Amino acid sequence: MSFSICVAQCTDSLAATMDDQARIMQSIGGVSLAGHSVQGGMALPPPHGHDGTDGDGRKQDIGDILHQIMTITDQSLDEAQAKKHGLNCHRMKPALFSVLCEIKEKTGLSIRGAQEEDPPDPQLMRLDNMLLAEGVAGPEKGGGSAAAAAAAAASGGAADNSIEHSDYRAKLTQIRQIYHTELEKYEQACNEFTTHVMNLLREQSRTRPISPKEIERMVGIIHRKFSSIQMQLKQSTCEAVMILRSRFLDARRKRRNFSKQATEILNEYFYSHLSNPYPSEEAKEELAKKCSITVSQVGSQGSFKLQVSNWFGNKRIRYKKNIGKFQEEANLYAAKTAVNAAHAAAAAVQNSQANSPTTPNSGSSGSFNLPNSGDMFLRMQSLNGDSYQGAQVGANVQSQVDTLRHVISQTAGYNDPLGRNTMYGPHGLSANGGWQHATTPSSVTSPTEGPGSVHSDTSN
DNA sequence: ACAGATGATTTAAA
DNA sequence: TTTAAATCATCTGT
Repeated sequence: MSFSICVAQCTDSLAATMDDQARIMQSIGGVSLAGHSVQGGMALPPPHGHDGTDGDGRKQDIGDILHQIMTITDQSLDEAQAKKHGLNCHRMKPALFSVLCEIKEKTGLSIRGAQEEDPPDPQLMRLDNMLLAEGVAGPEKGGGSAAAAAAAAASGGAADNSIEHSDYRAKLTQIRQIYHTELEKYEQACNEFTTHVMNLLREQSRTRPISPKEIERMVGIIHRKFSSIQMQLKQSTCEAVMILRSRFLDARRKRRNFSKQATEILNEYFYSHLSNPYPSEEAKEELAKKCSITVSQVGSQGSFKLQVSNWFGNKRIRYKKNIGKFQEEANLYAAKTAVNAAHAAAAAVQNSQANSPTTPNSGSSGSFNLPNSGDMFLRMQSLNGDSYQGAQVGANVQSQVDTLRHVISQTAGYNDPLGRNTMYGPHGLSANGGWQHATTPSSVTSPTEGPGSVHSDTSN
């Protein structure tokens, strides 16, 4: 489509050039006929045989030639052909052509001026950068859409993401392929056309004055035309990618709620670390793994870790904003972890292995520090009609855990984890409602993870 | 359709 | 870089 336009445009340019030549010839003719010697300053080789003694003769020669040139169109074809041949063989022809070329060169430069210098188009550069960033223009990675999708899945978007992404990838690959084919097509057409024009000009340079420089310039013009078409292609490709992107990748558009199990896991962690709900990197990793496994059996925690971070960020701020609203939930999860802790603790006590579970019993430490927070088990009882059992278990756990703590403190293997817990216990939330920042959150939480994860592990 | 819940993004601060 | 806070955009239950 645009190719033909380009050809037309280039042909226009050619035509323009020819017009120029006609003009130049006329002016040359005028100059010579006005009696000025074309010799001045120009490197005219001396005509053989004459040692420059008869300047009039040469003038006469040039005049003849020019006259023939000017009248060439008035003659019949055969006649013209004969004249042309004569001209071509004329001893002055090369010299005249070189002069004509030179003059033409100068005129052409003054006409076109410096406008031919094209600075790198900023828009084009922007387009290029974007295409590169989107992976459309970059080096080919993987063959078809299947390969691209596989690469996407392997490179580790979250499992549910990659399903959506594969569609996106496929479309992107499609765009990419179209882009490359078109680009190649244009390139090929450009080369073909350039060669064609160059051949034509070379051919013509035998019969009319065309300097190599001019051919070069013509090639430049052609390339510019083609590259402007390429820019259109790039532009439309960019648009297509943008549309695709907004349709497929805008995460807000495609928000999926987490699965119940995933929320469960996250909540469990949150409420059992209520005093300091800042999971360490490893903890996030682990949670991500656990959640993504429950969400779907494909484990790729790459972006799920970010989701975990988001979740905790949202949870913290929302919990803090309206603690009352979350009390029930908190009690629920506290009870849950308590039950789990009970199992762990019971097992531990039964085995009388003090060093294995070291459960910091976040269940009780997580007795979150509401302004009027009483015993969480009592609260739970009041809130959940059916929680009597849980309360009992809780109480049971409390004693067992106490026993456990006792045992632990006796073994004196660690700094009493209880110390940490009591530290956060009643005052996890500081007066202004923020969590106390005990140094780096992660550094506080991560040691917890080893032992602490015992019960959260068992909870799943 | 609506309100509330919720995951993601943005902005600013440490 | 991580986080709090505000905000957006969608999901979900009614």
